[in-house]
Amino acid sequence: MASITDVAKHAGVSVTTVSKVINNYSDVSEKTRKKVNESIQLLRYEPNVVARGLVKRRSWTIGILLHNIMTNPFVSELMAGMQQSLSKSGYDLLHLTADFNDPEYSVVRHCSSRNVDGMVVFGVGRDNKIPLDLVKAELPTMFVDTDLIGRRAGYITADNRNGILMVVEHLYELGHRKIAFVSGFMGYVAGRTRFEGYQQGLKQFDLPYHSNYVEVCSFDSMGGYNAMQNLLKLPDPPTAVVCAADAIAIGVMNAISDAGLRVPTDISVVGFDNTAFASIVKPGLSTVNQNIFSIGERVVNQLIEMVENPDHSPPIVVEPVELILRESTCAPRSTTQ
Amino acid sequence: MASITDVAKHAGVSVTTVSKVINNYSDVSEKTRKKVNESIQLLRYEPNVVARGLVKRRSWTIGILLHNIMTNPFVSELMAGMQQSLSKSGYDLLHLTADFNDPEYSVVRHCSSRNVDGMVVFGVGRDNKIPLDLVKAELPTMFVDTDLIGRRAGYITADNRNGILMVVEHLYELGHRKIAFVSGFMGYVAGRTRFEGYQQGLKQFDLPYHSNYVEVCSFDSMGGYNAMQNLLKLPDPPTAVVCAADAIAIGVMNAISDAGLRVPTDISVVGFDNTAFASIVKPGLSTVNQNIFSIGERVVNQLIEMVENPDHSPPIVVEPVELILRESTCAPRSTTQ
DNA sequence: TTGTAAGCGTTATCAT
DNA sequence: ATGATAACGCTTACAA
Repeated sequence: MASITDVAKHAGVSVTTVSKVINNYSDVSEKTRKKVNESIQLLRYEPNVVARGLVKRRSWTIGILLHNIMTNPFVSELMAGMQQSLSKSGYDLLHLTADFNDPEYSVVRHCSSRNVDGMVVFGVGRDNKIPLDLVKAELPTMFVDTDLIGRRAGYITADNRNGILMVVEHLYELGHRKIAFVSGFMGYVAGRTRFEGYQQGLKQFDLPYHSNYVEVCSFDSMGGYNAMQNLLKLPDPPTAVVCAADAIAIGVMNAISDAGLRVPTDISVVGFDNTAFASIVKPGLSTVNQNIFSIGERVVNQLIEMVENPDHSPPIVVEPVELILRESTCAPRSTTQ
Repeated sequence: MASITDVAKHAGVSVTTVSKVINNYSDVSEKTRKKVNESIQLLRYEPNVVARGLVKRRSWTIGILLHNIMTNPFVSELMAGMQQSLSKSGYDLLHLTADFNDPEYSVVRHCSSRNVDGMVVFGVGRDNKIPLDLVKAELPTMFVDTDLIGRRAGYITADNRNGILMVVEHLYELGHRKIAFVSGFMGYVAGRTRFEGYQQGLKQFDLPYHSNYVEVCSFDSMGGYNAMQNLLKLPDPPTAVVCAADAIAIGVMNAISDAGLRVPTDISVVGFDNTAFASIVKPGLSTVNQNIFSIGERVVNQLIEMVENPDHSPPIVVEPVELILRESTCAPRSTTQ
């Protein structure tokens, strides 16, 4: 591959001049500029980003740290959104390979060793050392679904609270008064804020809060299945179940059908996430759609803004969600309690 | 962040000596080595990979090019596998942001600009210019599911043919003789080889090939639905349907149930991919599992081998698959034809 | 408007 | 065993 020196020689000018042409400096005559550009074309020259980065102490690289890639159904959509934003920016995405179990591992050193310009962190809890290090090092960082901020760190999350609120409202309007909530563990913001949405929803419609209408289970279909079995054992079981995730809702629906009841006529069920399952399952699962693609786009836009403008204060971004109605909800059997 | 010069000063030796310590050269006395290592610890020095790359013309970076991230359910699993292998290697994964529609875009220039050491390409057909450029440039490359080879390019793919063969064998042994095949478009190796497996299976068991038992549709549940509707219209419809993808199988099952028939008692259905759908759908879908995680691991191992050893000839790797039996297959209604 | 020279953080070559 | 010095490909004062 041709280097800047090759171009300079070919065009009969100095390396500096070529550099100036590449970087669109104004103090180059039209004539030389043209000559240099021709040489660039001819030699198919492409500036070496690494060398450039060495002097500028940048890399035009956004680092990303992903935890539990496999179990998170959103990575690909998030990445697609990020790509979308990156494509217009000249940045590439550097997937940092970190051994989360190695106590010696330091993201900050890793980043500095590669001149990473900014970081996106997804799926790492705020209890973990990594996010805290990043915040402390004041490396421009955007967290996804982790409510952590710092001088150069912000975060983005879907509007979980409002999503569940919309669900409760929908069920209330259908006539439901006995509304249960099945949550995943609440170690992450997503879990906590969804639960808050449920509580707020009850309050808003003057419904009493019963702790036995709340089940906490693992974030999967098995968890939902067991949780629903518990709810069915209740003397006065709910007529509607709000789930903190589609995966949970799948298990809930199975438990209902295995108990000889039907969704939605006997019990209404709503999920969260609008994963592919939701549209494939029968009956189609009503759920809350998070626009992860958009989150991906925005996280990158914000991060690049932060990187390129040191005065840009790190944002807290809340991405709106939308209620997707399918066939898993209807009015309860008897509206009269 | 401390640089090698800082360490040298702190330890009272030359930069060269520090470099020798870092790179484990033998011509350093134990005494100086110890002294230098202490300074390194103290200053929390981490060698700058970018600067090192500039002189070594490497980057300890594997580039990856992903097409249609969103529609491919395997990206996250593939990436997880890749991470697994990368974690022991010192390489990071550089996600190249490419505008596939830009005719000016050149992967090769992109890679050389970033000193990318090797490339993994996934989801890009062999008709596309990008893989061909890579092969021609003799940049170490591994294609996933694209049967393209070159002096420095190999590929890896699941054993699609054998997977379908196992399916046909399974159905044959259950007593099925009227076995249909619903394929996605055959632009990709995966599609073609699966079809070949079907043909080979029929041949192996002396079953006649009927072209009206073969439906080609889009690679989704809609496509499968339409295809199955066509098959049901046949004067002598199949008793078993082999699908080239789980997504297709979902549609096939829906069409069967909408026609008032039942899976598997009336018609057996088998998918391919063992996506999460397969275990969630009712009845559970028998399918073929591809170990994408392992493919991810192996693709990286091979690539790094190629990068670090110029004489390593590019491999063609075929990853074994396994038949997963659930509830969507059983013996046909009447074994007598 | 153009070019010289120093420097970014390393490694490699070659003296000492 | 140790260290000067040049080089990797680029940007940037500063001089001309």
